[in-house]
Amino acid sequence: MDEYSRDELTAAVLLALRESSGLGVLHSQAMAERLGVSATDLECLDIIAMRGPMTAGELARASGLTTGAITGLADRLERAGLAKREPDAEDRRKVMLRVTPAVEKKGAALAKPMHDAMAALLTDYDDNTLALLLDILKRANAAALGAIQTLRARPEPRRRSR
Amino acid sequence: MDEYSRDELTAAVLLALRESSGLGVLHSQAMAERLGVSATDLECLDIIAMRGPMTAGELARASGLTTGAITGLADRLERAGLAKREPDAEDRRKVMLRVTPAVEKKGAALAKPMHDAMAALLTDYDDNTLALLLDILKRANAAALGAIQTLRARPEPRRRSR
DNA sequence: CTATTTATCTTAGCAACTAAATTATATGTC
DNA sequence: GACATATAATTTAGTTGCTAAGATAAATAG
Repeated sequence: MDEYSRDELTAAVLLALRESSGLGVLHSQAMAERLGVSATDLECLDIIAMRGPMTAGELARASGLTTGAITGLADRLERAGLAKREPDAEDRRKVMLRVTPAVEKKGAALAKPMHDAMAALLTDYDDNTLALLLDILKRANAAALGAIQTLRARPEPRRRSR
Repeated sequence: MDEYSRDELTAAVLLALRESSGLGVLHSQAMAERLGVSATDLECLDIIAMRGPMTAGELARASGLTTGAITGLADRLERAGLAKREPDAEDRRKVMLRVTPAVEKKGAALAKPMHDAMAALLTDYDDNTLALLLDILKRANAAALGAIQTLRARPEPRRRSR
């Protein structure tokens, strides 16, 4: 196990993290295919499921799509029986988007292979190791978010005419 | 730190892994935007960069796209100066796709914030911890791949007419 | 040489996006 | 209350990038 130098070890961890990220994408795509919606649709469905019912405009901002795109997306999710529109009692211009109970069931069933595989893997480690792993993951996620924001915000040094 | 029960700890780790996967997607999107190409284009560029020069047909199979889509994709990558087509000396029907040297530089520069953030984080842990982390990640990736294949292969119980 | 296969490109059509215009509702001001 | 402005969602027009199918060129088999 000690065949790695410190640098190699670091590089190997970084590579594994990157691979892990790619596998996450593949899993999302497979889930979406099973549900009969696009990856974008599933991403938005996930946002609604995580944050709770929200208006079309809020979902547009949260997903980075335009409100026009959300209209079509909401149509597709409704047609697939995964979400429904509800009029807002207080502001009749608004449309609340809410996931249907079916989503919880279908989603859990489809996520089961991954969930079970990971849960099985984690049983091999003791509580202290899991706590350490959780700590590292949390810090890595926070650092990743920061890096993404840096990347987005970075002003291009010299824009080459164009 | 021991505020979690075993189940809560497991659930927290699973959630952190899922979040990590989502952040990976965001990072890819931000990278693609910086490079001035779509996420799909970057994914294919990445495939070529990782596996080395390949033909359009090989890239189609590796990416899951049709050869028709690869034609347009190769046009865009060439126009962006990220890849170039080269005639194959042995089989003149083939077109080899190769990343340009510029990609290595630009890619490394754009990946720097993430790379540095992760490298900095890892300096906080000793070699044994990193080796443990690497082991867990490798096993998690293998398990994830298996779960994805299970998900894809699962025959739909009863297809509801449609 | 001719037929078949293989590799890429081209064409037509489609799905999902954006930007801008439209409709409906809410809010502020006189 | 009436009017102007702001806000929320939808509709419309146009773009992009995909697939499927067909065309073209080159390799290979008989």
